[in-house]
Amino acid sequence: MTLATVRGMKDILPPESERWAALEASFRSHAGRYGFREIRTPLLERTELFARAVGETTDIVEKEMYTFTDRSGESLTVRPEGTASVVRAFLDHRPGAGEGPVRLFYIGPMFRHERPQKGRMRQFHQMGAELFGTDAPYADAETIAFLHGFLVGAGLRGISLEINSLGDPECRPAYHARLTEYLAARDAELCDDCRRRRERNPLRVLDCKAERCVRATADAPSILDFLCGPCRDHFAAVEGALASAGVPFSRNPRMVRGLDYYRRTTFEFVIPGMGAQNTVAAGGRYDGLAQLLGGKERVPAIGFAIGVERLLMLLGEGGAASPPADVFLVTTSSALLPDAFRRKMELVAAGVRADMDYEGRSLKSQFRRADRSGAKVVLVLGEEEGRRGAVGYRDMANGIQEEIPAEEAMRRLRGVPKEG
RNA sequence: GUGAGUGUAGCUCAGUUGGCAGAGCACCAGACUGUGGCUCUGGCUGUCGCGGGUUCAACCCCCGUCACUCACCCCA
Repeated sequence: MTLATVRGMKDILPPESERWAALEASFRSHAGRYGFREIRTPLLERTELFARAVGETTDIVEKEMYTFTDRSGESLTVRPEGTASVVRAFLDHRPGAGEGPVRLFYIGPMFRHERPQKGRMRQFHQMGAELFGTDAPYADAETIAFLHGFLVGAGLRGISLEINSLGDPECRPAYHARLTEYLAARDAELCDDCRRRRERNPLRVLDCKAERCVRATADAPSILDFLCGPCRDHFAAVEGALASAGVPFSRNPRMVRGLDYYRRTTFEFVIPGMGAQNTVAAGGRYDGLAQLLGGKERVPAIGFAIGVERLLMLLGEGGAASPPADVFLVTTSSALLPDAFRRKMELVAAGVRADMDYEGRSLKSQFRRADRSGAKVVLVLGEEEGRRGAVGYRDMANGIQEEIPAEEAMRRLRGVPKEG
């Protein structure tokens, strides 16, 4: 192979590209029902945006970003996630200012320099949504219900929704301190990785799959016991609203998210038994992010992102075969190719999916191609018929071929139901 | 970043103790006249990932390298 895609990047070919398009169309439709409108932000942002939003000490920022210095000496980064850009754009433009909550969704590629494996690419794609301007628990529930409805509608089965609250700056420090203390006392029982991350990110220890860590942290303090009054009320209200929205969920007080900006509600849709990449979609509330990025006032917000590759992987193959042609034109001699070409152009212009062979192959070969194209009708342009101003009109399903005036055939074909 | 596995025709893959690179599918052409599917006959296609080494001889053994896949880490 002389040239290939860059590592971790993939071409998306038909018919797979058609499955992508169908999924995106479905997402747009669901989003529209909930009042979310599309936003398209640049793939490139100042490095500082992601460093501040995602968190300086996260793996994403520390070692996974595609960062480079452009010709003017500025450090730019190809986006590793969507929320930071959307928040930045929201603060820049204030769409819908003064009109209540703002709902935005996006679809597009993200880039992280990781080792590729199943369900994880360097260029991967997310469909996400962000709801700005309210910290009402109903906003959390609505956002999650939207996501749930979309996933179920897409045909995903066996998903489970896990939710948690990470508290806020009022109550999280106390829990953090308590957990750190708890883990310090059990240092010897933890795996090597966890001993390392105990100091830096103690929450992550709770998420460790190593058996010894699961055992060691079995009775670890739960964040939910440390929530302050407002956070506790919020979480309870979210649970209530989810229940009334008919969205099943379970609490997972050990759930950890990979980005620093989350607070209060976090959630994940997971598929049991999918291995390490079992999270299909995830999100949470990020009430402090706008201010962290320099916004003047507090903008409460909640959002999620769906991993498109993972979702498609879970949905499996099938569906979306390439659409068959409506009609295939054949000629008995290459002298008739100009006539056939003219008619094909005329049919396509009229919205008919018409195809033909340009290579002057044998009639038999043209029919073989017609058959493979899936065409329902073959139009035979023959010398004999031509002398009578007629064409052969063959129904490929039953093999019945009749000779009819050329214009009559064209009229019939134009009557074929159009797409869209 | 760490570890393991795999790279052979357009695709899926065989290839024995080292001895002239194969199959199926696909594709092309035929099987009395100008007609598809089924069947039959014939035909085309290779940098055996790349670079070294061992050998009379390497797809096969050795070293290196790249790519892909899977797992770890982390994440959607």
